Amino acid sequence: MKTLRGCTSANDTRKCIVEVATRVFALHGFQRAPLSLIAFEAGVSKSLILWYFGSKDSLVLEVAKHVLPLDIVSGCLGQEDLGAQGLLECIGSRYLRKYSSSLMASLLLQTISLENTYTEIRMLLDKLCTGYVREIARRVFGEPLNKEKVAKIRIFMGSLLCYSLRPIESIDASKYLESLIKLIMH
Amino acid sequence: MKTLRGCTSANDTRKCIVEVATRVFALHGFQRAPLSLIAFEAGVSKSLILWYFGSKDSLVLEVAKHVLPLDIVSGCLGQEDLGAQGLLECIGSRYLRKYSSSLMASLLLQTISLENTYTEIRMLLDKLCTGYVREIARRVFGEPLNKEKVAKIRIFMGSLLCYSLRPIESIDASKYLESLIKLIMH
Amino acid sequence: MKTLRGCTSANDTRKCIVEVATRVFALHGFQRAPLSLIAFEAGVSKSLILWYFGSKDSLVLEVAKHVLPLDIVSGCLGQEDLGAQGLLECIGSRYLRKYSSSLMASLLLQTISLENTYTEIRMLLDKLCTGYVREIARRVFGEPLNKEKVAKIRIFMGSLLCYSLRPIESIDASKYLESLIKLIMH
Amino acid sequence: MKTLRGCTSANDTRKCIVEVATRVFALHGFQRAPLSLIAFEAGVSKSLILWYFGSKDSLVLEVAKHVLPLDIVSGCLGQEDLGAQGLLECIGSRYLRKYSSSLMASLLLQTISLENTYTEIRMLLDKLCTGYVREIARRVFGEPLNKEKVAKIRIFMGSLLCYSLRPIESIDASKYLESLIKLIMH
DNA sequence: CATGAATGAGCCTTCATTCAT
DNA sequence: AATGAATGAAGGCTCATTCAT
Repeated sequence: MKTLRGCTSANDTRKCIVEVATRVFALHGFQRAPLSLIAFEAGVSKSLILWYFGSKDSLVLEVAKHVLPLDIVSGCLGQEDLGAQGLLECIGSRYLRKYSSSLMASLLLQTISLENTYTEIRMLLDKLCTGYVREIARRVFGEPLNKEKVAKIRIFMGSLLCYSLRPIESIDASKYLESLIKLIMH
Repeated sequence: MKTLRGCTSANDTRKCIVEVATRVFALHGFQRAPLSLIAFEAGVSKSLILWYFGSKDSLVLEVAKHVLPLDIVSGCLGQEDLGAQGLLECIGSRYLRKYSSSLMASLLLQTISLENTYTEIRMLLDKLCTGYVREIARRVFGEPLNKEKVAKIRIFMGSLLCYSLRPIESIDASKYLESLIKLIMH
Repeated sequence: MKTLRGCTSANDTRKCIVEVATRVFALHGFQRAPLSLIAFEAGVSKSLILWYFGSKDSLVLEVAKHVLPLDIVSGCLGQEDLGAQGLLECIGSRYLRKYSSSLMASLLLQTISLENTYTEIRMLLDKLCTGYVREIARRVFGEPLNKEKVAKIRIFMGSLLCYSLRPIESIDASKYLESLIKLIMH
Repeated sequence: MKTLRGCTSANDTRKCIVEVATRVFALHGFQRAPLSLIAFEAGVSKSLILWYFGSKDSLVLEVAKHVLPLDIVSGCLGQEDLGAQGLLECIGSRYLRKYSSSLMASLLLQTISLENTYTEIRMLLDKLCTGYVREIARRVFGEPLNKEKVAKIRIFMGSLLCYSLRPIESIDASKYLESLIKLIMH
């Protein structure tokens, strides 16, 4: 195998391409980033990327799926020993860490924009904004679920998104999260 | 002047183009929407669009600037007789109305994504997220300004964004806004 | 009439356009120079240029015709009191003066290139290189005309062209002309 | 590889494209000749041309460089056994042969016109008109170099150019060259 | 005379994709 | 698994030209 540039996982070409593509997509946008640039950055040929992924769309989709915070949310929900506040802390801290670089934040935004283009993205977002949000609400505020409880979790998620997109210089992530949770939990 | 299709302001070609472009960009994305499609939808020639705007980029920029909620925020800030809660209600209700259609919401998202491409968009977002947010915080919570107050307004804005992107079926906009303001004002 | 910029003959729009066009064509080339640029430089509208000349091609032709040295040659030939050397001096000095600016020299080159595009240019060049050259040869070397005499005049003309295109820094035009005439007249 | 039409070097796509482009440029002019025409004439796709050359400008430049007579001059200067007259005969005969077709002559003219557009062309012309001309002058007339010697070589080159552009029907190239050299060497 | 609005043809270029090796 | 060669579709943009006023 050729030496691949700028890859952490240097021994798996496929993973390496995804890794490089993520970076390039973040910098240039899914549409604007040509396969040739990704190929160049990864030190492979365009053809190889297509050999692995079949089409640019598939690559975009693969990257996009990794970008969404579904893994974080499902991961924290899986920790059944977490209390109400613990769950929010778990999600919040991992969320803010994942999108702490402006590259990842930009990519998140772009991925959400893709929901009109890729059905799969829309379904994932549905799962996140409806299914998971309701599950979090249940875990945090207890049964029975009502509108206000759901709204609060949405506010929680929205505030995380908004901070990731434009971190407030004078307030670091953990302080912000602390204020946010206090507000939500009242 | 030719009969222009699908235009409210049928007697001003330039405005009509912006109007149609806004719709087309929302549906297909800034990048994916070709000028030819906008031209077709507006019933004019591609050349005419370029004659008015010089380049596709300029048209994108013009549309993008109209999409951001700066007009709303500055408009409400201008109403000096509004109290703390009144100000938030003003901004919130207009915001949720502006982006009540999924088209406008999608466009807002895409516009934010453009901040790495167009300096002017970045500056407007800076103005919104720094300047205006601080001014709102001052008006709502009074001097002296501190981090927590700013954070709360950011939470307010982020929650509006998040709801616009994915309205909660069971909760209508006004109820959501009410809950949100209660939370913020505590 | 609008104030026309950069025109010597400010009171004749048509002449002014030709004047400005000559300059713009010299700088950018006949093909590359758009009518809009000429219009801008002349301070008139594109439409007006077309109103006067009918088409860009006609304007190009009009400028091109003025650029060729036919006027010089026929002018000097018209001075019947000139001797052999006097005739060459007349032609040579006016020629080198006309194309002393690199703009005019560049334009001359481009005009010659046009002979495959515009029949009229080809005919003018034919007239210059065949008719006039033979007439000069007759006046300079006397009857009967032979190949060598014609060749010498062609050498004379070619040398003038070549110097105009790339003046020799260390040799000024009059010195060059002097050497040239000495060579030709033997 | 596809069968390439109208190519001498049929087994080298890149060379074939240059060859066809040279012909097409000569007929239509660098500007007027669209890539699509060259592609059609060469029996390849436009895209392939761009794949090889990157841009039309690069192709133009590549063709233009081959058109200038630098190869001839440097080739003859390299033959150190040539005497004064032999050197001029070498350059003159090759020169007149290279541009014996009106296509090549036209292309030469156009290439010179490009010196305002492409720096590289200007540099090559500088090398030809200054460096090489002085070297020829030294070889032909011996040290020390003076203005008159340089001027004579310039006259020599200019006369070659002028004859190439418009061969004299009644005088064939070798006769013309003979007269020219006699004149120069006096 | 003079202009702005509007158009259409054409061109360079980008880019995803295919194919042979 | 990997690549270079080759293609075609599509898009943005330039620019001469036309038309109504």
